[in-house]
Amino acid sequence: MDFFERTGKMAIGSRLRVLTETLTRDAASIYGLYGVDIKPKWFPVFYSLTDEQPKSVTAIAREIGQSHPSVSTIVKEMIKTRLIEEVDDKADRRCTLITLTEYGKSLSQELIAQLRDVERAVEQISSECDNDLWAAIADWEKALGRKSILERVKEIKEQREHSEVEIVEYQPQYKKAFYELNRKWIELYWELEPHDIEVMENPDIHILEKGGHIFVALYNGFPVGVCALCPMPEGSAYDFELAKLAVNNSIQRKGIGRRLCDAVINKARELGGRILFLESNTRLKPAIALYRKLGFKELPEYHPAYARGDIQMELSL
Amino acid sequence: MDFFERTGKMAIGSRLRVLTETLTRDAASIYGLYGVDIKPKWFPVFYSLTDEQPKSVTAIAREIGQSHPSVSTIVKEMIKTRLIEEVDDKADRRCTLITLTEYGKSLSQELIAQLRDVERAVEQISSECDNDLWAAIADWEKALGRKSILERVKEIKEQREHSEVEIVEYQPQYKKAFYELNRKWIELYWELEPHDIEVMENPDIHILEKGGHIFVALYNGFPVGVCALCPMPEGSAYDFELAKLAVNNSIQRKGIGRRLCDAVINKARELGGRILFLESNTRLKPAIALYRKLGFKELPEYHPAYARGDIQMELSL
DNA sequence: TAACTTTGCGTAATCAATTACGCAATTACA
DNA sequence: TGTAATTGCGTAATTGATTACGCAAAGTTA
Repeated sequence: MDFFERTGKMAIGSRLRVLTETLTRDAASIYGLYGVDIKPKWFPVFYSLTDEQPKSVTAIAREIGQSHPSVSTIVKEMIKTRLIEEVDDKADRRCTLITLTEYGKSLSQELIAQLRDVERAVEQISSECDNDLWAAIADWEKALGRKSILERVKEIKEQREHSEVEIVEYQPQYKKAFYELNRKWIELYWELEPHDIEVMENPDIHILEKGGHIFVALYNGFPVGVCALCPMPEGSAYDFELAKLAVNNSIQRKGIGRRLCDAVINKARELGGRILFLESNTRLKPAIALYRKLGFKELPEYHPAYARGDIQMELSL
Repeated sequence: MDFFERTGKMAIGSRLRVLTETLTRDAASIYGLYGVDIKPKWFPVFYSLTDEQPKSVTAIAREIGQSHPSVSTIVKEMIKTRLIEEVDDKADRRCTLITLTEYGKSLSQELIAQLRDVERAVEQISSECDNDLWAAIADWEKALGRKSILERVKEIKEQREHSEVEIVEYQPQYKKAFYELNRKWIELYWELEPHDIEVMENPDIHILEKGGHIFVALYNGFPVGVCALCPMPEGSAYDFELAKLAVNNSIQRKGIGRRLCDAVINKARELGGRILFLESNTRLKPAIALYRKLGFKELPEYHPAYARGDIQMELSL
């Protein structure tokens, strides 16, 4: 299959499927060759029982690596052909133990002796190959047992995205980005108000010069998210407020919001803050979910401060 | 899977299936990870179209190694999501050419870039393995392309069976076997007649001493089949007759009858015979089929000689 | 010992692939 | 040029597997 040389290894699953399908197709004919009336899919169950120990359906399923409903169906089919039979488990009445019948035993011996031919065919193929498929499968089973491919991809993806996104402190060159990123999401739900515009256009005056900080998320050097840490006015119960969190809509799911908040929280701790406050709106579901995940607790009573607010939260630092 | 270490390589198909299933299960979650709404099974079709060449359903199927109905279904699903579209083939109105839409093109680039993570995960796994699964699959594809596993098993089986069965000339120690093997099949359909018993009990007198030969098939040293070459009486149109073919019922499908007949035919040639005659009964379907396969032609008219006969055949040597 | 959790396993629904089949268009060929 | 064979491809049925779910039995725990 030249095709898979083009796709690269990301398609190993598809490639395996094609090979498996090819082998399975032949398997049916091979059983036919021996005039044995058993289906290829019975083989693992059949073989598992050749050690002559009665086993429950789930035990077989675990042993052969298939789901129990699959084994359940196979068992039903095999009972019909009198290869196996059910015995009640005296100790545990949930189980029905499965054993080979006498006929099953004799057929299994015969069949397995005949299937040495298949083994030889496999070895013949192996001898024509530079790489050992059988051993490679075993290696993969072990490797996947340690850590699934899903977990591996997750980790690699996170690492990559982490290195793609850099959180930096605000610099004048990000002034426009700070304005635009905030404008965009506000306008999605509400309208910009004069007060918004004043703060967003002059973060230096309203945030930085008051002792606040702004963090900018750079994606390949390009600003895609911002978040501010603002000191609360004198006399407030809180030291700092987390505000102006905005992330570019087209770059979601990369944990950018999370990392911006982390930066703000760390800076707040660094500055000796003890409780971090924020005000938001419950319509912003992903943001609220993020705040909760970070440990923010909703205040029992809401004391409006912003026009857009309907929820206030706090986090003990 | 310790289980497959027990079964041996005859179960390589089942083992592959389990591994494939594991990978496929994760594949769906991996696509979810990237927030892309495409199914894993679409991937080969999708990838095949990234070279931006319009392709017919069957062309794609051939390329990716799947059946055309499978591709047909996938194409239908993908059209619904506007990833691909159909274009009429001006040259051949049977075909509908498939291409990526603009949206499909942009998504494919993005997706394939993201799936580099999967590639890296595969490479990570490979680095933990002593054996290269990817290369091993490629080797197997090539080996199976040269000769399918079914063909290989067939050959190996035939070789083994050939060496298990030995055709030898009659010796006095096979006297009882000659009688019993013939008695068994005759009694399945008819009753033994005095004439039968006389010939079968004294093959020396009635066959060998008249210049005939008897061949015995030994299965692991044990006689399981016989066949006789009898000279025809003076004045007959034929030189020899093939007769008394009998094979143990429990050892079928190993070509024993065939090999006994071959031995008889060769001996007839060796003795300078030109036409070989036989008489049988159409109820013995497998035997008649064998005779035909060997080149025997039915005589247009039947001149009864045996009580059990209803067909006569001849073979030019 | 009562209530909750876990385990065994059967049934139903679903999924991804296949074969079988049939129709329509094209190609081969006599 | 007409007929037969081949090719493209869609639909239906089948296969071998899965997940979801639910019931009953067993185990756990307060």
